[in-house]
Amino acid sequence: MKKEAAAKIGIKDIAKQANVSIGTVDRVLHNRSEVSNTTREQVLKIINELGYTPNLLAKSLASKIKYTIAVLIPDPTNNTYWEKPLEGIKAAAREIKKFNFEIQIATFDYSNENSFIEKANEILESNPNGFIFAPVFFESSLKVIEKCDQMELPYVFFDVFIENCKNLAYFGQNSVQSGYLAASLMSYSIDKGTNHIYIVKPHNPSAPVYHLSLRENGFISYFSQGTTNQATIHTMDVDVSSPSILVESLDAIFSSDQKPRGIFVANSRVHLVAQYFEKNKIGNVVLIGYDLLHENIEYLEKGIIQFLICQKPEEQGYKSVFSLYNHLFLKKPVDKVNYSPIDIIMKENIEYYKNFKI
Amino acid sequence: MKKEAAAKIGIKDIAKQANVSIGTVDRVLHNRSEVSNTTREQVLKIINELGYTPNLLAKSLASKIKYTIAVLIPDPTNNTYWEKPLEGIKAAAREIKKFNFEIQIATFDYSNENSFIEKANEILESNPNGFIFAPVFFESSLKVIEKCDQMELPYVFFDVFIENCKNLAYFGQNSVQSGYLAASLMSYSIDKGTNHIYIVKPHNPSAPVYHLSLRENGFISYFSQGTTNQATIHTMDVDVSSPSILVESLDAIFSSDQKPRGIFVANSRVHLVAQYFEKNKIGNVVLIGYDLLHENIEYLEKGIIQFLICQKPEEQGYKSVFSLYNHLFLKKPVDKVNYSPIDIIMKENIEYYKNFKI
DNA sequence: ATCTTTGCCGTGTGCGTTAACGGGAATTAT
DNA sequence: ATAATTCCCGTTAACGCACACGGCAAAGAT
Repeated sequence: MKKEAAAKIGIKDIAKQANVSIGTVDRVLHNRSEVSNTTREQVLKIINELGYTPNLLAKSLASKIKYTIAVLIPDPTNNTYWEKPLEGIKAAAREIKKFNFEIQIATFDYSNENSFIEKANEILESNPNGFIFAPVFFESSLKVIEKCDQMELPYVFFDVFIENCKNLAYFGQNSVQSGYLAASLMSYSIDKGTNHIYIVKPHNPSAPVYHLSLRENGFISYFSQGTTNQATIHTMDVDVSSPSILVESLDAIFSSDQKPRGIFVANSRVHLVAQYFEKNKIGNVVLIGYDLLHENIEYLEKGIIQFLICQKPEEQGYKSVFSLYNHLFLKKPVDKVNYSPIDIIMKENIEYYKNFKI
Repeated sequence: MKKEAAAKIGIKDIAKQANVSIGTVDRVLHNRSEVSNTTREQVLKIINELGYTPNLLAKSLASKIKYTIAVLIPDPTNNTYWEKPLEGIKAAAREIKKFNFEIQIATFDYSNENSFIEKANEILESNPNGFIFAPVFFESSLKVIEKCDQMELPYVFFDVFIENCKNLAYFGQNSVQSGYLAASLMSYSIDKGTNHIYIVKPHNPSAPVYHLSLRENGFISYFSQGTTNQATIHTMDVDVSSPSILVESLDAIFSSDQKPRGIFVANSRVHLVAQYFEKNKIGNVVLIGYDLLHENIEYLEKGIIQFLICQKPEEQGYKSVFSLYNHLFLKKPVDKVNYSPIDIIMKENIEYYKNFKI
């Protein structure tokens, strides 16, 4: 392996060196047939010696092969959180469009496993070159994964990680650790005396709750391993399909003798609790939740929410697409597990996290 | 302005539409002369109607113009922080090399204004197409800026912002706000009683201290606007060119009757204070500082430093280069002021900030 | 009226690759 | 021995754009 030459060497340089035509060089580069073994090896040797790297511009200008990347994530209309990854995905799409990449986006209903299955099957039938999806339904996802493996279709897990798979990559956050971090923040924020802390897990019936449990586990594990705080942790599972249930549950604990000193909401619905706080003029209770929805931002700025745990979903979407670009086009190896940073957002630094810029 | 056509339209499509040759179209696209006004307008009209956008691949394949971007930042050997922006700058360089971009990196001595002046002049004489630099020396920078304006050379401020300039962009952090945020974290971490809090400003003689003061101001302003804490803030200017001075200063305050409850170090030298803590077995003092140097990471993981305020310098470097790419090559407008997020790093989330990945 | 200049414009080549096409030599079939 | 294959390999036309070159008309010069 030499250092790269002064003048960028191209396909015709190695053709000249090897005493063959550029057609032959092209054939060995794409290891097609119709080349004798001796000349093939000779050409390969020279390619190595000269350290040839293809000119990607000329490559995708001349090539007529198109790459299609399919994306399948939950419908943003039901949960605006999912708009964010889409932004990043679209931004990436704009950037690699020049290299003949096209992104096809599909969504499914988060509380309807069948919609996931149907959309996934549609996508697989369209024979894309890469597949990014959020495997929130475990069993159904396993079937999809199996098909992908059969088709040798590279797939990227988004947001949810399933172990022991041949996925090209995973982009998401370490949920357990994020709960653990939230607990640390909670511990900093409350005084050292005896406290009651509540974990709120808002969810819809028939929708997966995997994330919620992981975050809960992380939160609990922090306090269970002996901190300076003497806190009692309570867990509240709340069906948010009808709004009244949450209110009633909160009414109950606030009128009990185990009044909360802090509440950790394990997903982006923290604004519902904040709304309750505002309406009932509850102060002095530490409120920690997830994600930069505009509703949450509003309550963070008002001082009702103290901390938001975030994960730059736009960037995750962006990077997911680029992992497939790296794999398919640049033939570069990509990292299999990509945890995004666990961002801590407060009133004082929210300003610089608001807008997504790539 | 129509929507973009189904099949990507090119230069020859508009030539056909306008009943001219591609040569003529090319002339109006690069608004060269040798085109009559009537046909020029006609072609422009059709370009607009068809929503033509040039194929960037073919463009930079055919064009032989090279772009050179010059970078001038402090020498990383004296302060390893400056390795980070370089990483991002180099990553960006690799990506846009295909488009005939070359990055030339120069460094100067942070405590030697003359070295800055000399290097800057060298760069300006080499006539680059874009210039990224850290204007840490105010007066000298003004002169550089003036020359840039004369040469109509687009320049990007890095890390330090100078107002009322025609700079293309600025990438950095809001220093005042970061100090303000640090104060908020400090306030969360200490108890509500009467406390003594120290601001440590480590610096070398003859090196600029602008950042330090801004961060200090932000920190002080938080406590001065009536929080629940009754804290007394002390400021310590420390010359770190000889190591003993810091130790003596810390000895002094820890043996005084105004023992610190928290220390805010206004730059990345926080590890020096942490080292002192470790050696003297000081616990229960909240320590907040800046930047993800590996020394700081070590003490954060040990629990000696509680919070590090960070700004992803790699990303800043990366984006600085891309701002010039957008301006020079894509002719896209770029945002003039780009504050990076003020990241809060603790023991619990350091893991996911350690490695820079682009 | 002829020659030169100027203004405008079309043609052609090249950028580095891809991939279809075709052709010569060696091998096999008839 | 001739024809048909097969195996290799070279040639060439795109891909979309940049740019040098040359050419044709109208306007001006002699």
